[in-house]
Amino acid sequence: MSAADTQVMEKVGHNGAAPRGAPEILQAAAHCFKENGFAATSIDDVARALGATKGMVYHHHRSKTDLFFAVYRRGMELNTAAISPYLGETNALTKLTRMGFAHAMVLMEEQPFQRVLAQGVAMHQTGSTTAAQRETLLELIEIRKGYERIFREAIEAVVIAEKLSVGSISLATKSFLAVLNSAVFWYSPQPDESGEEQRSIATDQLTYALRGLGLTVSAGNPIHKLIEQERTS
Amino acid sequence: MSAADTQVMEKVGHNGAAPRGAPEILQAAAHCFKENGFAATSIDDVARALGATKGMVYHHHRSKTDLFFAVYRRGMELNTAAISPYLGETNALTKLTRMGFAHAMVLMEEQPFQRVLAQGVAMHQTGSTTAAQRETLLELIEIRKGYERIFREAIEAVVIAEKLSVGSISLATKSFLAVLNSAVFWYSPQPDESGEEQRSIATDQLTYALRGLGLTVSAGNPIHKLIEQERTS
DNA sequence: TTGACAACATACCGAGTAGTATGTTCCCCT
DNA sequence: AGGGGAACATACTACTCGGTATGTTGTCAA
Repeated sequence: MSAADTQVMEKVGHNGAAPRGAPEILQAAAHCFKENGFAATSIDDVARALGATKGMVYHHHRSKTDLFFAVYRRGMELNTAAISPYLGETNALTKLTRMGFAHAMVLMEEQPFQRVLAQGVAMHQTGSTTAAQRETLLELIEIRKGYERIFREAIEAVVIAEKLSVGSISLATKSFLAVLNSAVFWYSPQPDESGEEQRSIATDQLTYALRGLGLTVSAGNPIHKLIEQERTS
Repeated sequence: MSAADTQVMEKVGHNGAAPRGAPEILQAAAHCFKENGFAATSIDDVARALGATKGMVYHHHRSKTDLFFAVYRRGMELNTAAISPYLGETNALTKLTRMGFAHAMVLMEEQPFQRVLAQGVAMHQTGSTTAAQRETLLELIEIRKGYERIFREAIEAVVIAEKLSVGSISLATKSFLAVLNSAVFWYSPQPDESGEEQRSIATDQLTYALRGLGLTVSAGNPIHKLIEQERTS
């Protein structure tokens, strides 16, 4: 089971020192998967990126597929952690705005992991070898669906509160996330930037996504103020 | 060169009969690439899908990468052909609406090819082996950029005509297309549908995308009428 | 009729790679 | 103090797959 993998990773050795390497593996793997994709990435590639060997990787992960799943899971954890501070927000519009901005930001900050997430959904539509892996993959897809559901409910709350008319909430949610996610495919982090560029992109995308729902965002608007508030955090 | 490939494909044999197989290869290849991705697809897979052998595929395409490029090129041709009837439209809003709808429709109708296009842009961000192939890939990316530019200019015209205020035209274009393209990742054609479902999805997405630009789409609206006109084509 | 060539099929090679089996080292626990 | 296991490294195997070299067949042009 993949849950066992996580436990192995988090367990500590006989000494008090953490088994250095396990989290780094996910980082390196995410980087390699992002660069060349799952199929074109060899375990040796990942090991080389770590300055280690193949044995080390297989000591922590049963198979290449399991390693990929671990990276996927970590990516979802990053996303969930990013939006979790705003789940308790009572105002529907504020909640969706905060969540959307946080999502857009983590997308640009953790690009390798986000690319793996994209590959994961693509992998879901095909066949992933063994039955046990297929089961794990389904579990991961469920996590993703749960994440999307959070947005779906936040959007639904806004639709009700603001009396908007969108054809289908489900389709609107997909479009909403599609706008925010689109940066994965073209954004490359600029080394000299201190996050301003990212916040600028995130707010622009968020404006588009909120307008898509039928909201009016104009200068001085309450929504506009909300967004501007995020830009200068 | 890949241009040579196309010529080979279009040339006719000594007999008058067309060299049956060449267009089918692209269809089969697109299907395989969609199912398992570029790296995980073997030439034998493509050949098997055709009921042919590896030699047949290599008779028409120099390498696996060239085959992929040919599929990519065909996909772009399909997209370009889909929107070309509306390029002469004088009304900016009508033009963008028609183009967007046509794009959303061809996306669902030719899903395998569209998936290949998505993989192509991903491949662009990594390394594609040889220098000659890299050159071809750049050419294909240029074609894609040209396609995006058509939308960019159409959107810009609407922004001017309707006096909209979007932060960046370029970013707005990316968001606009992201909404329409998103169906590639989750839409699966229903066998019993006669296109109604697709038109419904396309119009919903188009509504979202147009609203994202700041346009107002409400019942009885001129824009709403335009969109409804497409739904019942 | 006979080369010649297109349009394939068949057989084969070599490189790369997932996974395994087996060391080796170091630290903890008893 | 010594057994045992965690945390790796090394060596090896079995197999896939891109690409090529070569065979086979049908058709057209002269």
